Amino acid sequence: MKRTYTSLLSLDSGCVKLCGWVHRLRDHGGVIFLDLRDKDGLLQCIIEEALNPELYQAVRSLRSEYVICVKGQIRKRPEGTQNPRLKTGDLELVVENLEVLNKCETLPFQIDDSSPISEELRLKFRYLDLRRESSKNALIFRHKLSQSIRNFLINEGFIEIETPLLTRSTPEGARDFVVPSRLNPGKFYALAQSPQLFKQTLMIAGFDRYFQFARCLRDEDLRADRQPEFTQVDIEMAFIDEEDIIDLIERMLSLAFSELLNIELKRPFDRISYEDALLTYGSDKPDRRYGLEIADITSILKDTSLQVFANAIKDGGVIRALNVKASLSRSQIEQLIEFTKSLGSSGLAWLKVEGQKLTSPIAKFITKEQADSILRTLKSSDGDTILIFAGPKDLAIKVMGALRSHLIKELKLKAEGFDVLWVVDFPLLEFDPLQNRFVALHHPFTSPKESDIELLSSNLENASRIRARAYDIVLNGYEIGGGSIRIHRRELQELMFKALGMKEEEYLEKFGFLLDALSFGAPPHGGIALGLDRLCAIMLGLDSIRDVIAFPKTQKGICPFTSAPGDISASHMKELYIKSIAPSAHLS
RNA sequence: GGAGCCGUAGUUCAGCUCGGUCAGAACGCCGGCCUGUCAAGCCGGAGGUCGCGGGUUCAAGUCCCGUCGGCUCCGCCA
Repeated sequence: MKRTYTSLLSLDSGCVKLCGWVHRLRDHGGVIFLDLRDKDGLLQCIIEEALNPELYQAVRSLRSEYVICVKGQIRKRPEGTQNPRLKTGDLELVVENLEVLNKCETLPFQIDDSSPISEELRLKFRYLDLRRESSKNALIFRHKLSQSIRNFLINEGFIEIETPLLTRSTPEGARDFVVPSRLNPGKFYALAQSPQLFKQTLMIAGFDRYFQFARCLRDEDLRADRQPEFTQVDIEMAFIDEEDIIDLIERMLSLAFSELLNIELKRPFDRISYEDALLTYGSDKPDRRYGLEIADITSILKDTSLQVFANAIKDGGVIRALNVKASLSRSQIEQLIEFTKSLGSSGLAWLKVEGQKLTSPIAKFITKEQADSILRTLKSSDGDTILIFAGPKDLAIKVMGALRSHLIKELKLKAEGFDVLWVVDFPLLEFDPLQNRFVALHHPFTSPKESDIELLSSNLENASRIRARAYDIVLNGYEIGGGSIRIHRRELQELMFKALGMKEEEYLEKFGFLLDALSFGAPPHGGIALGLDRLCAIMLGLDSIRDVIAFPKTQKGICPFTSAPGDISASHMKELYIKSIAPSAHLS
């Protein structure tokens, strides 16, 4: 007899065979209820002593998570004993035959969602953890999300192509994981940080529309939303511009939200410039659901009599304000001021709105007109507390942004739903004082806006004003994707490398293959990469991408299941022409 | 590299602030009873090097120092 699944049963299933795990046993003496769990769900099986004493004894000796195969008749449960919480709650299986396929040791934790289990233990026994509804469902959701995206892209005419994981290390970007080459002593591969150059090459090869669910590897410190290996939905198109990519992704995500969550995202998605994002939210990946917008009130206070503000303006700085939309106590305000001081601020001014009046140590320095203007700009009402920073612009962004996130946490503000937006108009380059040179904000293959190219070719005096043809997509305060229109002409790419401080010799050595490819009829092209792990976690309302990865690593990069990374033998190392200089290196 | 929180039966936690009935609860596990439960119920039992090391003290789960591990964050990283 062919086995079936709990999800396929009905009143007229008749005699069936089911395989699975003993989820729970309820022994009433004379009758035992056994909940059988398979990949789809639970089914109550019943065994009566009076009907089959031998079978009854066999079932009595079963334990949690034994692997069994049962045969018997499906029947309707007696009136009043149905369980509406089970999909099979109207049915039960009268067991006629039991086969024990495997036993199970006493479990390190129970296979249910009734009590929390430490993540450390869950990951060590991941195969048990994944038997639990919530853990299993996260992976099933991820599968459905991947399928939705894959189907959409295939329908749009995209070709799925795999690219190498073993590639070469390139400057810029994250730290590489490195693999010694046995066949090339002393040489190393780098594991791909992303398929960036390969997908551009595919455009040059004429593939027009490419996608891939690409594994990416980066040797950087971990976070709740960062693992050393993760998955990108990698997309590239030729003969397109920003609007094509943006439209494609908006349709793709709308479909996924609709199919999986039954939520209709409002299209087109909002767009905000990088500069506005930094001003209004102090972040290039804002979560707008909390409000708490930052406002620039420099111009309102340009004639202020308050020395601190006047000095800030005189030194070319700004004055920015945040309406907390709550009445904070003096000690709360003091704590916030201390917090901002730890970020390099010299302090904060504050105003409280009480009965259409401002109460504050600085209130007497603010004219009626200034006060009205500030209250209007910050949409303030009675009981609000307004925090004000005056100082250099960069510090203002940092302090107000950190203050905003801090307040969201401290005031335990709750946000629901999904806030999706594009961040656009990124600068192409950013000056790095440590290296004393410009670095690419996105990556070195991002095209500058046509009108700004001349700023790149001149003496780089105004290089930080060059805007990039780049776009990020942000969901609930997480960057879930980013992309750009690429440089497709060799001359421009060389110009870019030079702007990044590379000598011709150097970029030819490291990127000669790309420059050559660009010189053989490279079409204009661009693309995007979406972080599948993040997208999936946010859609499920989970705090960590570890919950949507089957076998994630801990914060120290250790796999609790296999204990990787581990030692390798001396002979193994010799074969690879490498030596360890780690103090704890342990040769076996 | 830095900051914070956490580590006590198999599990989830209480006990730590004020050192001395502080080895405790619930669930799980083992045994028994029980014919309609479904997180079954009732009775009984086993189970802990309080992460590890050092110090203070007559006495440390509790105080101090160090260390290891997990998590969150900064730096780092699309």
